[in-house]
Amino acid sequence: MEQLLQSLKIAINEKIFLKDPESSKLGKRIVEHGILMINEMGFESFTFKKLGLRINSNESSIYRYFENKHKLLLYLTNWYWGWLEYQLVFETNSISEPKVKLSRSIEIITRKTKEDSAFSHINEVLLNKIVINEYSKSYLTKEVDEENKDGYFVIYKRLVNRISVAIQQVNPKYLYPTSLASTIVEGALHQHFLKEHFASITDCNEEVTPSEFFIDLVFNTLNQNFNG
Amino acid sequence: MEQLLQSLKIAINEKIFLKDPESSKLGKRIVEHGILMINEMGFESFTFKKLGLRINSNESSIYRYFENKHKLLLYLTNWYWGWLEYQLVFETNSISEPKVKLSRSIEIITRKTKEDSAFSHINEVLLNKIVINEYSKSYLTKEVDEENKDGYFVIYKRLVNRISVAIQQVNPKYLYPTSLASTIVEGALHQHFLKEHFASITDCNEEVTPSEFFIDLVFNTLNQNFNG
DNA sequence: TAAATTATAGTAGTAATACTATTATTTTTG
DNA sequence: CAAAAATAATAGTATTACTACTATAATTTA
Repeated sequence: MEQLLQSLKIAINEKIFLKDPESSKLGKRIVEHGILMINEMGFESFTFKKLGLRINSNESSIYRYFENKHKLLLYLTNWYWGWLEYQLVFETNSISEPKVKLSRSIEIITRKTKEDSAFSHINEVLLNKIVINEYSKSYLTKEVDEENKDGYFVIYKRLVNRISVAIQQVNPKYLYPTSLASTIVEGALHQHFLKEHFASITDCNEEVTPSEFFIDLVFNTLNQNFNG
Repeated sequence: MEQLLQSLKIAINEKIFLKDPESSKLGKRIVEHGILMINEMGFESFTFKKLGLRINSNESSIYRYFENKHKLLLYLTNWYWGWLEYQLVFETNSISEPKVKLSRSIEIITRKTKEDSAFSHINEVLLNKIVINEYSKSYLTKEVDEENKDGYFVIYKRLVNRISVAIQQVNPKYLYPTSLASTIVEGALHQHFLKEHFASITDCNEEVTPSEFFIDLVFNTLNQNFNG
C-alpha cells in the first residue's frame, strides 16, 4: 500500500487553492507546518503571519497559495477525507460479504488514525485531530451553500454515500441508510472529542472504542429491520 | 405552561456574564438583538460594535455584560439547553412507562423548535437555528477544558445524561446508553443542518423528520439488546 | 547564453476587530 | 435631593486579515 500511495496524489478541488501547494517546496512547508500549528494553537489563534514566521517565509507568500486560513482548513480536511476514502476503498474492495464489508467500513471510518509514512510532509495523526476539533467550522458558515455548489465538500459527501450504499447492501429495506451513514461519520468525530473533553457524556474510553459502539448500533438496527 | 414559565428564569452559570443581562433593559436588548444578528450574519461576522449600532447603544456598554462574543454565545446556548431541559422534564415527568417516556424525550430533543411566547425578548425559533449552526463552535476551542471545569457546559451534559437514564430504563443491559444519548443530541442538530445544506447525505426532508429517524434507531437498537 | 518565467521575499499600507481606559451624562435608589 | 450606579461617548492600542507593489533569486526555454 505504501508503494502504491507514493505515486498517488490526493486530488483536491482546484478552487480551494490559488496555487497547488504540492507543486513547490514552500507549498509543502505551508501544509506541513500549518498542520502542526493548527494543532498546537487551535484554528482561531492560528494566523498566516505566525505561520510565515515559523517557516521563515513571508505572510504574503502564503497568500499566494491560499486566499485565507479558511481555505487552508478546507484544503487540509479535504485531503483527510480523500485519504480516508482511499483507505476505505482499498481495504474493502475485495470483500464480497456485505456484512463484513460494512463492519470493516465502519471500523475504518471511526478508528483513531495511525501513522502513514506515504506522505512525508503530512502528519495524518495530527490531521485526524484537526478534523475532530475543527472540521465543523469549515461548513458551519454563512458561505456553506455557495462553497457546496463549488464542490468543496464532494469528497466528504461521497464518503458518506459509500457508507450509505454499504448499509443498503446489508439491508435494502432499512429506511434511513444515508442519515445513518452521516450520523456515523459525524458521530465518530464527536465521540472522539467527548472522550478527550467531556468524558461524562460518552461510554467510550481506553477500553471501549467509538468503532465498537457504532458497529453495535448499526448492526442492531439493521438486523431489527431485516425481513428479507 | 406559559403561566408557569412567566415567573421562571433559566438559571445560567454566573461566570459566563459580567452582569446579568436579565437584570436590565439594555441587557435584554443585547440578548434579543444578539440572537437576531447572529442569525442574520452568522457568528463570525457578528461583532459587538455592530450590535451597539443596531440597538443604539455603545460597544463598550455591551462589554459590561459580556467579556466577548464567545461568552455571549455560551450564554445563548446555555439558555437554550436550559429551556429545552425544562421542556423535557415538564413534558415527560408524569410518564411512567419507560418506552413512552424515552420516545417522548427523543421527540422533544430532536424536534424543530416552535415559538414560545413565555420569554418575550428571546426568539426560541431563531435560537434553535443558532444552536444548529453555531453550538459546536462554543466547545471546539483550546479553552474547552478550562471552561468545562468552570461549569460552562453542565446543563448540556445534564440533558444528555437525562436521555441516557431514560435509555437505561428501557433496557438496563444496553452497553452504550450515554454514547447513544450524546449521539442523539448532537446528531439531531447535525441532521437539521444537513436537511438545509447537504440534502444528499441525509434522508430527512419535508416528510421525514430527524425525530423519526432517531426514534427508529434507538428502539431498534434497544429491542435487539433486550434479553430481560 | 540571454531572455523569459516563476518563485519567493520584503515593504508598506488599509480597514476592521477586539478590546481597554477615561470622562461625561443620565438614570435609579435610598 | 444627593449619591451611586449605569450608560454613553470618545479615544486609543494591538492585532488581524488582508492588498498592492517592488525587488531579487532561481529555473526553464529559445
